[in-house]
This record gives sequence, C-alpha cells and structure tokens, in this order.
Amino acid sequence: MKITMADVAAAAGVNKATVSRVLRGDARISQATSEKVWAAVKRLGYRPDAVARGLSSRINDLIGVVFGDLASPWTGAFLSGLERVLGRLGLDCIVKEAGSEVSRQTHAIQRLVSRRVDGLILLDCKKQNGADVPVVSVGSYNPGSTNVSVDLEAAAQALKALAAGREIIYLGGEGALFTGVDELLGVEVKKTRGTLHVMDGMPREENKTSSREPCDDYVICGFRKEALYCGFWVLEYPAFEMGVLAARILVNGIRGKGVRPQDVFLVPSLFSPEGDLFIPSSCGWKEYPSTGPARFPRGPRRDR
Amino acid sequence: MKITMADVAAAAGVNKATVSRVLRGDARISQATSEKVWAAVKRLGYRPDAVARGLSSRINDLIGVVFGDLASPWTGAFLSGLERVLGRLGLDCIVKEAGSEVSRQTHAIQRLVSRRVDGLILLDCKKQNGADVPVVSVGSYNPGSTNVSVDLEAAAQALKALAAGREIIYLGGEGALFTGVDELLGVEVKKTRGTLHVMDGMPREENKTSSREPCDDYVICGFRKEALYCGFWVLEYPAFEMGVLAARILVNGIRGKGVRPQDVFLVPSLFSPEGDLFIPSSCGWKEYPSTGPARFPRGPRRDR
DNA sequence: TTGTACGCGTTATCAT
DNA sequence: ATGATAACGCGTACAA
Repeated sequence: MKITMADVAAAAGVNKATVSRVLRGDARISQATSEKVWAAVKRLGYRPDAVARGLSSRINDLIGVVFGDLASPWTGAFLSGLERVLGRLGLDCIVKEAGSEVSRQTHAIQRLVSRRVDGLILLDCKKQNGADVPVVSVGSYNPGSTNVSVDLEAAAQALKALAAGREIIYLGGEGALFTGVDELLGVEVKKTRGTLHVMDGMPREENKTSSREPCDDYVICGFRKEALYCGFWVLEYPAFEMGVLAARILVNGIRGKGVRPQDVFLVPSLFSPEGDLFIPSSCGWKEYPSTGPARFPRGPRRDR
Repeated sequence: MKITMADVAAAAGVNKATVSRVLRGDARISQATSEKVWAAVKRLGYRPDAVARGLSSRINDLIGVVFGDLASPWTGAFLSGLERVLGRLGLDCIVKEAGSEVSRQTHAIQRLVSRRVDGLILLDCKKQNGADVPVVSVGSYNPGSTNVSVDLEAAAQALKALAAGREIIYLGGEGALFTGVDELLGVEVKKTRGTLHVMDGMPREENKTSSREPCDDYVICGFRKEALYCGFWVLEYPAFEMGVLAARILVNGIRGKGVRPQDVFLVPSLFSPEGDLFIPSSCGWKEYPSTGPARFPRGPRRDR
C-alpha cells in the first residue's frame, strides 16, 4: 500500500493542503506544524508522487531529448553534460531516437509533448511547429529556435594553422562530426612540404587505399580519449560542452518565459599526439613543427 | 486551450468513457460510434495526456535508466539498442547519471520511482532494496536482480586463440571495458614469437613508454568504428546488443509479473585490422597468421 | 453497447 | 496560518 499525502495529513493531524505547503517550503507556515508534518513524513516514509504533482501543477520538471542517431560515440558525453546541469536543477530528461525521417521525428516529439515535457532538445532533427514548448536545436540548424553548434570556422582556422601551408585533404565518411568544414578548408593551398589528412567519420572504401606522400600528418575528428592509441592529432568534438550549454539555454527558456537566447557556437580543441592543446598564436598560418614521435604505439610494427 | 477527452466526447455526442474505450481499442464498441469518435479526434486534433493516463491507470509506459557514468563511448550504442526495443513497444525511457557514490544512486533511483517508472535498468550501480519495480542490472553484478554482462571467458578464449601461444600483456586503464578479463588471460603463457598487447581504456602513463618487442600485435578494446584508423585488432564491446537484451528482459519482467529471467552473458566479437570477424575454429590455441598490413594508415609516417 | 460516477495524488483557490 | 474543496485529465467498476 502506498503512502499518500492524505496519510501524512492524518498522521500529523492536519489538512492535506497543509502538508503540501510544508513540503513545498511555503513561508507562511508555523514552526510547530512544520515539524509535526516532517516527523510524520519521515515516520511513514512518504515519497511525493511526481505524476500526480505534474497533473495538478502542469510542471513536470521534465525535458525531452530527441536524437536523430543515438549510436554516435559522443552521445554519452553530450548526455553527461546535459545531466550535469539538469541534475542540479532537479530536472529529468527522457531520451528518444527518431532516425532521419521527419515523420518519425514528428511522432517522437508529439509523444514527448503528450508527456508534458517542459522543453525539448533536438539533435539533428527538424523542428516541428506544433510543439509550443521551448526548443533548443543541436547540430542541424533550425531557424526559429535557439541553436547550439560547433564553430566550423574556428575548426578550419585551427586546422589551417596546423597545416602551416601544407595541402589539406579532408576525408569525410559516415558519421562525420565536422560536416561542412571542408568547404572552409580548401581555399588557400600552398602545397609545400606535403599534406595534412583530416579524417572525419568512418573511412570510406576509396580512402582506405589512398596513397600518401611523405611528410604526411593526420588529424582525426572525434575524441581524444579514443584516439590516443593512434598517435594522430585529434580535433575534439565538444560534446560535453554542447550538452551543458543546451541544457542551460533550454532551462533559461523554460524559466524565463519569452526570452529567446542567442544561437551559440562552440570552438573545438585541437590536440597533438602527445596530448597537448594546440593553440595557434596568430589567426593566419604559421610554421608549426611536424609531429614528433608519439609516446604510444601507433600500430603493429612489422619492420625488423 | 487544451483539447481534452471531454471536448472530443462533446463533439462526437458521446460520453467521455466511450471516447476512452475507443481510443484504447475496446472490442465491444459499435462501428458507428467508433468512427464518430475518431472523426472528432482528428477534427479537434486531440492528443491524449500521458500524465493523466499514468495517474489514473498506474501504467506509465516509462522505464528509468541509471548510469554510473554516462560519458563512456558506448553509452550511445547501448541506448540505441534500448530504444530500438522500447520504441516498438511504446515505452519511453528517462536517463540519469548517478556517479559511483551509493547515496547518489539511491537518490536517482528514488526519484525515478516517484515518477512511477514501470521498471529500472541499472548500469554499474548498486541495486536498492526499496524499489519494488523490476530491475535489470548491466555491468556490475547485482545478486537478486537479472544481470546482463559481457562473457569475459569467451573474450579471453578469443584473445588466447588469437595469441596462438604468444605472451599476452593486458594494459587496462581508466574506463576499461573488459575489467577482469586479465585474470582469465595470464594462465597459459608459452612466450613464443613475441607478445600480444591488449589495450583496454585510457592508456596509463607508465604504459605509454612501455618498450615493445618485435612481432608484436595489438588489440584495442572498444568499437570497430572508432578503432579503424589504428590498424589494430578490436575486441568489440557489445553495447548495442546489451541495450536490446536489457530492454527485452526488463519488459518481460514488467509484462509477465513474477517471472525472473535468467542472467545473460554476451559474447564480444574480435575483428582483424582488415575488419574481418575472427572466429577461432577450436576452443584451444591454434596458429593464427600475424596481422597483415592494414588497409588504412596506422599513423604518421616519418621515415624516408 | 454505452452512460454514470468515482478514484488516482497533488496543487490551487477560496474561505476562515 | 490553516482547512475545505474544486480542479487536473483519464481509466474503470458498476449500472443501465
């Protein structure tokens, strides 16, 4: 049998409404009754029912997160950032995967709305007009809602600085993280001293056998953690930070009704094979020493 | 203004209860009224309220998923598998991160229970006694609940077969996926032809400079997708499958009250640098050819 | 086959 | 400062 507020009220000898007020921290309540109520709550082991509270108050402390594709390696980091913020604020999030079809996305969103979520975070999803809750979009841009995205221009800048005049070849595959950065890259090619390969997503078949020139350097787009074995440079996807920011912005939109925060762009970091952060000292190109030997094996050694 | 069942009932000229029955697909309802109701539903754009439904029916079609650490690279794959199953069955899931402290885990679980989740999936979390909902544990073993885990013995078998007599060195670091496999590994060492390095989790500082012998081979524990650049062998963590299984088992526990499914062990796959699945033809060791050249660059070439 | 009426557990709006 | 009571939106015995 479940303990309800009515039980607590009876045990404390007060009214249901009073119990509710005490629990919600209403200011105008006497010290005496407050203690009585809390004692009863503890004694009976009462747990408030979030569903009933939601039905009555229209506040569910719940947001919906709709992923186009859940299975990407940065999902966890994103959700971790999200939860870091939501946890502090006493919000929960319900996670859905909707694929790339708009019809499924619509379905997922409507489902969440029927759960009375207070807000929505959309990752690589088309925004729907119907939902009258605050929306923050991540990844694909949705005009009309606040957007959190990666600063591709900054990424391109960093890569160009690293290339320091070398030709840059961008190899984008399935699940690429920095889609669109290639268009910002190819402009100013000097083609000296070889090339810099930027590898983003699953390598395509035709790239697997791509011949390389001497003095090559490689950049992987992804996470430092996972790429450490390779001995490559890493252009890190700021997933955790995106989660934090998306949550913060959404909560602002929920609490402060009406305000529509600005779009936000996050700058990804570029790490050397040694794990050092690469900070271009100027905006333009500069000479940067070619990668030294990595401290960790890059692959099976077959020589000798 | 929100459209409720009462509005639909009025528009269709029937009773609220009738609308409810039509929506729930009650068999004993006349064709005529059913069509009337559906017409009204469509015309008014009525959306059922999941919160009210939950309060009334005690069924929320909602489960809670508690992660010890969300930020691991396989979180996304796991959730994807989970959602694949839950989506079909019309269930939603709410995701929480609880860290490693039991107090926080308890807090997260109680919060979910107060939301009236129909079941709980715990990843690397201690199970609580209080929750009287079905529980499936993943990762760390919880006696008293159904557990989904990786078959470490199968993993060890595969690695030993691959080693084919070579010494196996297990380098486990932060975020290791196959914790405990090393104890199943070190037994039968022949130490011929060099060593096989198994790298699991973030490389520790002391391992980064570990000297290697010729004829080495490397196995990374993680995901094929992310490890493709390295040219290493990959012992793939079956995260997606774990999600699918955890969901299936939990739903069984929810639907068929009382049944407690067996614990389940999932066999991880071992892939060659070329992306081929490695299937040891016998249980014991056998000679296996050393890795051929990978089709994708393993790291910056600094020679020549 | 359909309507009536109450319950679910809480918050909000009146009173007092 | 507190009590009584009506919402909140839906499911469901029970009645018809």
